[in-house]
Amino acid sequence: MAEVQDRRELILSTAAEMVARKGLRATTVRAIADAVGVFSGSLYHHFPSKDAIVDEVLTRYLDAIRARYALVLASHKEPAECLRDLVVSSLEIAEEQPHATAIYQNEAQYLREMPGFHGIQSAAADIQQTWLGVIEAGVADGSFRDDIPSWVFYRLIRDAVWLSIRWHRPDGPYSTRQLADDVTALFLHGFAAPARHAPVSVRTRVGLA
Amino acid sequence: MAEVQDRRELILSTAAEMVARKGLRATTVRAIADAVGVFSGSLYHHFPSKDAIVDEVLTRYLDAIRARYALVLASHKEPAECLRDLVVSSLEIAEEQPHATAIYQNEAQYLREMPGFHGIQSAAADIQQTWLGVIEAGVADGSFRDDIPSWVFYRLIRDAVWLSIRWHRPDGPYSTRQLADDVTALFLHGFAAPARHAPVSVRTRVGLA
DNA sequence: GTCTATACATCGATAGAC
DNA sequence: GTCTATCGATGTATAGAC
Repeated sequence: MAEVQDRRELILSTAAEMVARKGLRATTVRAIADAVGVFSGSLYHHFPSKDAIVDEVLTRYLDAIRARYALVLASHKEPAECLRDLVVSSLEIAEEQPHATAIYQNEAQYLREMPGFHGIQSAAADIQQTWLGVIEAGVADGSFRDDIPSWVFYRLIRDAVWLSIRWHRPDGPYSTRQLADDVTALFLHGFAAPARHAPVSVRTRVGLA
Repeated sequence: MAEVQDRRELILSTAAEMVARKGLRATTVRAIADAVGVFSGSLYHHFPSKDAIVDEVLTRYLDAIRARYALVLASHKEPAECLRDLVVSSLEIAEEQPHATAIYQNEAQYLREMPGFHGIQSAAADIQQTWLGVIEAGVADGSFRDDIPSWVFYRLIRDAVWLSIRWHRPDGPYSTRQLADDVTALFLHGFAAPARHAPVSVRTRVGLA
């Protein structure tokens, strides 16, 4: 029984890795089966179709995001703190599930056209609403500026955060925590050097390549 | 003779639109031919392969970017001005060539694995170096902060700018010029509201509102 | 320069033996 | 639960008539 589940999980993780690396349509069921170590027909004992495999990978992924975002909102911190926590949570999930993150970011347009991925749409709406709620709360209480539309800020920070999966290596010298700090600092305070009359604390950094 | 070129151009633009919308592997040569109004075999009189069509679309696209970036560098403005000009130039190119922009952003991983797209790699390196040169000049002269790595800032603003192709509609009420202004303001000065008297740390905990 | 016709490979998915 | 064998559809690309 445990072995059955293991085989199922192995199919899921193997498919996720290959689809993330080569793309959904470029990954064949035969290639997945070969990597798992079975014949292609055997996959259909565990899943009804190729799309069903990817659907389960993404559904689990989006559920994990929603669960962690719910914890952020439950903390009831002020908007700037919540925003930082959303960045941290997102980057941690991207580190834990890099393949699912890459698939979701790369195949978004393909998923929209495919039937059977409707459960994904509502999850995506929830996730967007979490970000927008925090951002708009900050605009409302005066901690965020109101001359840049909230939805524009959301889309800019969203792409910057999630697409970091394309270049960031969590196991390298530039840690996920460091990236989260820099993203938060950048999007809240900007890249322009602070004015000289204001005292600035320069934090020490780890060595970088 | 002019008609020949027109037919070739029609194939290029039609293929670009379809590949941008449905993805490279999801777009078949038969579908491109149908949209153009010819039979699939006829495409091979103008191009040696399907990949060659996409390669020409992307090569022209990257050449256009390099040409416009060269003008920005030639102005010899200060780093902050140059950075803004790079943002404006990039968004204008994305508006002029939305299909090529989408293809380049969406199919990057696929292009890396395919042979015959080597000319694209060097162009990409040039473009990256243009951004990094401007950013590092700003760090060197003190106008940009030095506690966030230049390459991190580059990748964050790059993704935010180019991936706006996924959501921004240049013909809508939120213009390309407006987006360029907001992106520049956000990445230089941040989304936090300007402090009224004394700068406040983000980490300052305040009671529930 | 376009069309007709088709070669040839590979795709997702299925049926039935074991 | 896996394998063997294969179906039917679809993919890129080609050959030769017009």
